Amino acid sequence: MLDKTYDPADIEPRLYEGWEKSGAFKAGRNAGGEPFTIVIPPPNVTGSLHMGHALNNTLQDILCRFERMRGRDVLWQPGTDHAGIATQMVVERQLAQSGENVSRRELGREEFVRRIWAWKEVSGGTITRQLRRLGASCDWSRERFTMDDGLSAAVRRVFVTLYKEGLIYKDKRLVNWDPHFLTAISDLEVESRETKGKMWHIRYPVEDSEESIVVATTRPETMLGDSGVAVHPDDERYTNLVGKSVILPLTGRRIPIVADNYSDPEKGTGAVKITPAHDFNDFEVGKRHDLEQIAVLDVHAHIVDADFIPAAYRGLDRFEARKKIVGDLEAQGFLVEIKDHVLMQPYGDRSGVVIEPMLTDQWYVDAATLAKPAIAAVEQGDTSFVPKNWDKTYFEWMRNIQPWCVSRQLWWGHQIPAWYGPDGHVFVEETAEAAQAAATAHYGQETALTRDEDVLDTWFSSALWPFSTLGWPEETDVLKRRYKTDVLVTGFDIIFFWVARMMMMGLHFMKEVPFHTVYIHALVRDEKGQKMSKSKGNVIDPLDLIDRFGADALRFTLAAMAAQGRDIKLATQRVEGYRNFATKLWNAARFCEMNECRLAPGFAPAAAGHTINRWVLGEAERVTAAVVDALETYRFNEAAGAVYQFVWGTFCDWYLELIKPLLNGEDEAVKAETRATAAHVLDRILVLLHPFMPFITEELWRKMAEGAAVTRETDLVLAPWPVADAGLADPAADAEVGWVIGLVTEIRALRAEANVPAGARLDLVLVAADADVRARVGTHGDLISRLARLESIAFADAAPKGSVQLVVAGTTAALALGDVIDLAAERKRLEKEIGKAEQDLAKIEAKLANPAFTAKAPPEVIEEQQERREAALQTRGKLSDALARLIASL
RNA sequence: GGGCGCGUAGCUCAGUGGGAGAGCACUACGUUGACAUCGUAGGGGUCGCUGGUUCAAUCCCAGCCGCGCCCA
Repeated sequence: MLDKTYDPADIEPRLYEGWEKSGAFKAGRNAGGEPFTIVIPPPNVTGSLHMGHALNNTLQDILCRFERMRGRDVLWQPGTDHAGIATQMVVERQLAQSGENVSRRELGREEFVRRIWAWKEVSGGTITRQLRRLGASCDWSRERFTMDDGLSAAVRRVFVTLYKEGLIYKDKRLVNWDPHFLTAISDLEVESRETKGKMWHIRYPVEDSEESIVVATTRPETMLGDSGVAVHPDDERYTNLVGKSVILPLTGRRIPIVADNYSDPEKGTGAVKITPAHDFNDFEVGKRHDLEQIAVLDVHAHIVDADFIPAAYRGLDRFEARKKIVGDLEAQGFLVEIKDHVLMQPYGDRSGVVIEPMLTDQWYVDAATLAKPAIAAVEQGDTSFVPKNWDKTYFEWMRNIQPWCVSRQLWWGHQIPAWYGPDGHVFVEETAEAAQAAATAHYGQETALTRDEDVLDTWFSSALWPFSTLGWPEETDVLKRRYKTDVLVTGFDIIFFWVARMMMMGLHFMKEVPFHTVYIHALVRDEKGQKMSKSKGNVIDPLDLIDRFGADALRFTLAAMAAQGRDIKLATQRVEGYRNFATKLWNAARFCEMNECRLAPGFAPAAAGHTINRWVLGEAERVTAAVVDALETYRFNEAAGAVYQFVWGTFCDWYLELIKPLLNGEDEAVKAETRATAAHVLDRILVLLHPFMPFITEELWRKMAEGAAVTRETDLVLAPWPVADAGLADPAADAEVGWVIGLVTEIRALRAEANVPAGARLDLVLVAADADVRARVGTHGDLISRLARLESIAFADAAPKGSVQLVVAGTTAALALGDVIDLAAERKRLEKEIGKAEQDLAKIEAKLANPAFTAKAPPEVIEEQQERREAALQTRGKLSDALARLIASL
């Protein structure tokens, strides 16, 4: 006997462990099936499960479980990435707090990296453990890590190949420099934040002239590195100055005034100082006019100790330098004006410090070249986005892609396979030995080499994930069988990180796209629509929800809310609601169990005879088809909605109620058929619901088999998905059961409205019933009585005096209320009903009276309207009769 | 400034060229041994505004207003 309530905490961990141990999630288990492959977007090894992960992985799991049941050979490839900066940060912090009080530099590279690995062994499995709690059916036996030997080999192969193809090169360009971590970071790790700042107007005297030009800047300290002043070529205020020079205050350097479109006459003074070594725009302007690149900040963002810098500023932090420079400019009369100014300032998303554009030597990938085939692939539809319009974002980014800086000044990551000779000549090879051999050949003798200290951007290895995890560069069978993979499921904020880079690398090295579909899901926000963030304190922890409501409830909530193209505003109440849904299902199963509804051997739905059973079997097929259709097109919310409605609204609310009299009845044949049908439909529900709520369904699947004459071939996780059989639809049964439901509903409504005590049993009289109605009452009279709390059902030509009347599907039904009836209230009710019917009728008639409508509307629409008019007329007529009789009896 | 998207019941959101929906919240009443994590019933919406296309617009188109996100 099932417990009275379902306790997820008790069941979920046990079931998951069982699935994993039994190898249910293993790829290749069903080697004959068509492969279905998803690579997980690798979470950060330092991470823990947040709501975004919960959504992302729930959707992947739904697809995987669905396809696994449909007979595909599913591989959900799990793993994590090594998250260069984040991981290094964690371990550095640990070092600082451990009492050892050593920095990583004191520790040395080798020892520091060893410590990181040690940390990873102990703490790196957090998120994968949490994914298990969510129920994710990953093939853990194939778990990968971007720093694994195999994946590292892939990284080296890719780097060397691209280098030899000229698609990776070393260059001196401006990068986003993080002065806290002392490394370059990517554009995508930079967050622009609106900051209140100032706009300083500074007068630069023109050489050999009384004139001067006023420039406006938000960063006065960089004037130490100015190498020009730009004005717009059409700006008449300055035309006469172009070609002349100014003398830079404080340093006395002489720099040219140039004409360049970059300068905006509307902004500031229309004249702008150019610091090519410290600003991305200025860098471009500088290149156009051949201006000097003068670096004035060091890696810590302190003013460099150089001859051309006045001694007073050397070594100052950039913000102190600003204060001092502004003060000195003012003292010397060069400061014209200070205005408040709101600017977008770049911050490192991990360090939180202001990012400094810095001129450094870095390794770059020629992303523009790699992007071309990646753009074409989406244009041709080799890969498509769902929802489709995300391709615009992809195209936009890909078509404006910049060289990708892939080197990082970190110790944790794939060290760049480049070695330098004494003269700085570089040898890029997969191994030290190969590099040495190349050097020997180059120099004509053994020559000592030093390896490049830097490591690669974490995303460089993530970009290879769809093929490196399958074994590349080895030509493994798995790789051949499973590349390209099927679908990448990810959030839109990650299109640039994963999708774009996986596309570029996949196409270049595999000559084929990495996945045919990219499903982009929404962001999970809090219930007010705010992005969840630690600083706002509005984070909802998915693990907390799992503890409170169960993983099934959380998963179902996320799926039900995952409508395409809309963010999810998550309210805890919703999760609670779906927990209630799980309980509802549990109790329905409990009812079946108590009534001995067990699977019957050889049960053939098509052979079922009883109308109610035929009806529910048809509905079960309908919902099966709806779920399949929705999941095949990634409409998770529709699939979830369809099952929910069927389970609660159809199976529990009506079917189980309708069969109670049958189960308690005398007809053993009907009883047996009904039990088998109920069990069959419950079974179907468990299957349909399993991708969404794997735990409770598996538990019930096993429980329901106890005592049944049918033995389960497999656990539910591997059970075959049913093929929907449209042939089971039975319109006659639908009409009949629909009539019963309608009658019961109307009587209940009337009772409530007329304030009939809930316990009172009423006498029902059906007025002028035709043969159909009489037959239906003959079949279903008992259950109508039961569901509508009737004492008796009788037939008559006219409604008895003092009864209230209602019209259901063309039949007038009269309820004898005796003394209970409140005639005035009843009259009001009837008048209201008639009013409604008339309103309805008026709309329909207006439409039908319009000649343009009858001339142009499709026939089926016209016919439908005519039918609706008939029905409305009939209802109005009968209601009017009822009212007339009521008035007569007053 | 460029791009994407959103304004539907008190709240959170589905939805559709032809009868406005769900969940939650709210109100009333609770019976019938699956379920009070429940049942039955009820109230509640000029589908942001203005035009246009159409026989017909909440849905398609244009403009406007309000809001959000991404990029510069």
